Amino acid sequence: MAAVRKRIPKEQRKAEILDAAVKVFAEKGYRNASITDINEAAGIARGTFYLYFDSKKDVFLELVESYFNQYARILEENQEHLRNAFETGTDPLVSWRNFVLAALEFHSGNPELTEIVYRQAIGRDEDFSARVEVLLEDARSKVLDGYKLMAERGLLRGVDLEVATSISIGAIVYITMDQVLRKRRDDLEKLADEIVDNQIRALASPRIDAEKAIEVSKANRAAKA
Amino acid sequence: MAAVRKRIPKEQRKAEILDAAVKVFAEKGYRNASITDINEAAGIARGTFYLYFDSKKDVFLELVESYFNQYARILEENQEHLRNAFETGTDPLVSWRNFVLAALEFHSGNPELTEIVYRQAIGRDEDFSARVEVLLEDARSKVLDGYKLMAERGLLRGVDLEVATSISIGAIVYITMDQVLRKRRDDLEKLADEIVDNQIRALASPRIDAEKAIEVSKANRAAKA
Amino acid sequence: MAAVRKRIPKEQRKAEILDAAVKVFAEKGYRNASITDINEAAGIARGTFYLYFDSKKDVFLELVESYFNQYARILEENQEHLRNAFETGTDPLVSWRNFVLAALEFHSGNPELTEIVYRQAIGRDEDFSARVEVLLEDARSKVLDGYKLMAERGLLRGVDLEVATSISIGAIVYITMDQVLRKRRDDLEKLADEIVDNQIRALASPRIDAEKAIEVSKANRAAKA
Amino acid sequence: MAAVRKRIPKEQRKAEILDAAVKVFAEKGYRNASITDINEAAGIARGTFYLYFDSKKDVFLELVESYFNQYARILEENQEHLRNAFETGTDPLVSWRNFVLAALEFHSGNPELTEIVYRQAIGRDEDFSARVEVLLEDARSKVLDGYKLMAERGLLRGVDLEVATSISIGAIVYITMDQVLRKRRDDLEKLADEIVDNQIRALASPRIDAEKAIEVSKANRAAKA
DNA sequence: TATGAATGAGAATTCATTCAT
DNA sequence: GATGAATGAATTCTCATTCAT
Repeated sequence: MAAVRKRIPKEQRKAEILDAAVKVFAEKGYRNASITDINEAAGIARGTFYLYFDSKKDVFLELVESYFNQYARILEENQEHLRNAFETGTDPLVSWRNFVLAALEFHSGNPELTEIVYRQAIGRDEDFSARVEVLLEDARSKVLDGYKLMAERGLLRGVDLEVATSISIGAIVYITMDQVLRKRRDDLEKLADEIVDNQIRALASPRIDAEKAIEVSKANRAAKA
Repeated sequence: MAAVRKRIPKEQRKAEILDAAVKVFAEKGYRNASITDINEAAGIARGTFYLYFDSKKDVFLELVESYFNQYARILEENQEHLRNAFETGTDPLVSWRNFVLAALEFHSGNPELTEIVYRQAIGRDEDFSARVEVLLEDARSKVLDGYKLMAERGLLRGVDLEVATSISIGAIVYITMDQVLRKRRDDLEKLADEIVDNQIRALASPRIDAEKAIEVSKANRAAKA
Repeated sequence: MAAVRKRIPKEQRKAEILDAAVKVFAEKGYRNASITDINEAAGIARGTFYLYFDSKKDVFLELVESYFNQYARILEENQEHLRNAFETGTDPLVSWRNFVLAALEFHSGNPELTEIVYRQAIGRDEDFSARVEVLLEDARSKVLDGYKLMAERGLLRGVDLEVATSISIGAIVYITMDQVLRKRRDDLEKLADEIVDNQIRALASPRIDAEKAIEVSKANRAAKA
Repeated sequence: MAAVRKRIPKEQRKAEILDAAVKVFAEKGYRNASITDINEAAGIARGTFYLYFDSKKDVFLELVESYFNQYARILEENQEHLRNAFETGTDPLVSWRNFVLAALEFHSGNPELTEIVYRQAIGRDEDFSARVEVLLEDARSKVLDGYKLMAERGLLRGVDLEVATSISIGAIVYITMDQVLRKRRDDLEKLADEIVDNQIRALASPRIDAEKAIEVSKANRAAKA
């Protein structure tokens, strides 16, 4: 018994299981996915799974954490750029637009992970919703910080930043889920333009001529490319 | 055996079970809620449940359908008002704002149902996601129709209506989930104003002076109240 | 509530329920038949059933008892005839053949009851198999008595009457189940002839010329008709 | 949790469960036997059962199939012998008698399986009666083939072979159920003699002197032993 | 008498997790 | 490390029976 399988480095084996898990969870949903499904997809035996993870919840959370880690990096990079833009006097709208595009690309490039986070993890499953709540709030506060920075520099009109943040996140998440994942739209550049255009008009300070700002920003981007 | 419980009209009993179910599902999540939980919450015996519903999925879907029925009514009423506004020459922005407020009030007044729909029903649970998908698409197309109507009358700039619809729905859902349900904000009127203000600026035709339109609309509302 | 249904004499209602029950049990089997099925077939409400019977087992047993009562009467009549034949000196083989035909006709005329007794009641269901065992043994001993009578009068060769009885009953039951109920053969007269012919040859005393006995018996029957 | 039990080879474990199941089904009947009963009898946990069988119906049918497989082998061997007898000119009645004895021994040696097949499996339980019907018909047709062969060789009088088959099967089944299983008669040789004696007298061609045939056959057997 | 809503014991089945090999 | 047979808690669902109306 115990047909011995290839012995591969610990980290690689773990990565293989995570790969299998993300597919299985996205395909069947957390509830309907069984550990056995994951094991089969990973080509390992029942017991092997538990050498790498403590439980079903554990793999799932690891995937969710990985999503938020990656997304946090994008948000932080954007903050950085924005701050740099203000310091160097370059157009902050370019940072803004870059962020939106980066977000769309990240989600669109990780459809299964996105599916898992926004359609599986969010759903009061005592198991992990507390942790997911924290992670979401973290991400949200990073977005909020971006708006605060822009507000401080007089870029925004006197909107309720909390509300603006919710609208902004809601918009990006929905566009991603709906237009990108479901309807397979792949003109991400154009979507990013639509979104930023919308946001500038909605949020920019009256001192800023939104129309013109968008023109300038487009020109800048074109020049950059 | 058979500790007898007071008999109540069939419709009332069913309503009681639905009431219990919505609480249980919102509290524990679809996955973690057992039929026994619902029965206990409703104060009935195990078997009684099955006199009114075929399965756990069945109650759940009935709740979800009820959400969408109610929401559909709100969407249709809004369409009606908007159409009337165009016909009678009254300010369509008032209809627009009324709709946003009605949506916020509906969700805020039905927090558990909202929770269930947006955090439980949306999540690839083969059991019902097909049906939920259809319902969501129905609702979405009603919102889209509203935008189409406004676009036809020259109220909007040349935005991609699909994208605008996703942004709009995402915004309202997120605001509801985040600001209303989670953070218990109850200044719905103010939230509605913020949202509509945002949307007008983002979407209104350049021929319309958003700034002014918002002023007028506010005045109208005030007069009405 | 409680839509009042026709009030009919107690005995008639009971008969109606039995009628419904025999059909339902034969159709679905004891196990798969639900009281509700019977109630629906009888056009009565759930509770009404229990005004006439104590339990599911109770109706079923009542049907089984009814089968054995009817069959017992046939067996007793046959005994009677046989005894008369011996007394009056008429051909006992005519009685024998009459009995076989009567048995075939009875079973063939009550296919559902037969089905119930031989395919449902016989099957160690603690519920009622003890009682069924007794009833079967009763019937068996009546058949055995017939053979004993014939043996006493020198009609049979020195066979083991117990074995002969089993063979005889097995034959009739199987023929009924197989040829009559399953294959819908309706030439009962011919079947009876085959069976009796068989039995005479197998069991008749060597002093009796089976060949001739059968001829005579046939002639007698023909004369009678 | 998970009080571990000694691991035994898969085939052995399955055999143990089947052993337990045959006892439980014979004891309580299919309907009254619960999977838990089988598990307890087999000394395994609830879930273990499902590693080997899909359902209660599944184990049951496996037992039934096993009965018919074993019986089919006996029937086929008998056919073979009979054919050989005709070819080599040895007494076919010896084959006949061998078969009857083998059948009695098989059933008497597997009382629980016999009980299950003839008292549980035969009974319109939608679950499996279709399959059982097929198996019974298969067995029946093998018996019929034996009679056809004998008829072709002029061994039988012009009886309706269908009827003869039913009588023959009914006789053996009833004798087994009644005399062997219920009344614990163990003089199988004598029973076989009685049955064959009966059958020869009932079915043999007039050209054959049944009386003498039986003598010869008995002598042959004695010589053989 | 008749009704049918309500009851709850009981059964089958699933699957995350354990651990002897 | 790897395996996979075994475990058993937990869940859904059925249906004979009761009894207030």
